[in-house]
Amino acid sequence: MGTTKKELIMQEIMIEFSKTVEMFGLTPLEARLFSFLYLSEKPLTLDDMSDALGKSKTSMSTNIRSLLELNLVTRVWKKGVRKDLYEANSQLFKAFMNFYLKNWIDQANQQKNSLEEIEKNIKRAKNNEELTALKEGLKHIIGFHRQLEETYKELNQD
Amino acid sequence: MGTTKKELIMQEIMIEFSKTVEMFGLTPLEARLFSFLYLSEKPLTLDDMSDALGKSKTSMSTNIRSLLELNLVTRVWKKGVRKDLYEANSQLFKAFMNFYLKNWIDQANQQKNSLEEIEKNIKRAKNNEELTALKEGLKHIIGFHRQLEETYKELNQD
DNA sequence: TAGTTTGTACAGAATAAACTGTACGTAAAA
DNA sequence: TTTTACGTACAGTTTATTCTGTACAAACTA
Repeated sequence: MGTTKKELIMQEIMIEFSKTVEMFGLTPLEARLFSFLYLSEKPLTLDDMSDALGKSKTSMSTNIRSLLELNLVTRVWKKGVRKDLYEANSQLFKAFMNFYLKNWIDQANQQKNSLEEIEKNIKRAKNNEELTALKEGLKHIIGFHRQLEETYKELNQD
Repeated sequence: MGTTKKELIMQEIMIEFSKTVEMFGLTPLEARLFSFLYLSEKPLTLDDMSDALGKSKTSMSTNIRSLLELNLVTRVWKKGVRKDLYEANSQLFKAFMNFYLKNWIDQANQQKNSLEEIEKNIKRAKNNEELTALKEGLKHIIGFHRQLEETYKELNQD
């Protein structure tokens, strides 16, 4: 019969859930894959996923890799099973917030550092009248980064 | 001389700042454009931007449009100037947070509603043993969305 | 009025991203 | 050992996105 009722419902859920997952910076396929794993009761193999999502095994391999790096998925060992098995990391909310915010803040921080470096260099140079407006803008931007950092830190500690 | 010292510093800042702006879901060019406007002292015309960023005027037009919709840029009127003038909305932090979080939450909310609809439909159907695990997963996912909503609301009210 | 200039719609070109199939290294099975 | 199966590197193809030039409507100028 191809698609059971269960599979049909599963697809409906996946469509919606994937959209939310995408908002956390995952590609559409990564999101669909994660949703699928999350709704599956057992750990799955690359072939399982390939069949279910209708995508190549290669694609599953690379996308699972991304999800592993993001710590959203775990590799599972099972006696007697030769293929690799994967399951979604199920502490959904915390896991997401953690990886997302961490990446976010890390990146923003890096940019803040670069900007402060630029600021330092401008200050060191002799006081050029022409640059005052630029300095002012830079100050605001750095302040913005600082605020970002604080806000998101706040959010993460609970 | 082509590139003055000021322009050089401006570019350095723009490179870093644009990265941060991109994290808020803007495309690279939108981000660069916004950074440029933010650092400019005067409102600018499409031709100004086109020259400065080395992109077509058409591109400036469409990208400015996006920024306007996101409320990150304002159109300015100046007596005697025929061309349209634009400047960055300068309450940087608040403006960003507002538009970003609003879109975010709106989207997540929409997905939550769809998921709850699905949940209702499952419950209405006769109790199928096979679906219990799926129901459980759905419940968690909806809970996740609820939590998202609350967390971000909290963040926005200060 | 006719003649310019400005902003944008649209179609096609250039660029980037996603996806697949083959091919191969490695590890388990026989 | 040989044979079989698994996962992934890599190159090429397909698909989506970004960007540009032309063309034109609307607004301004004289």
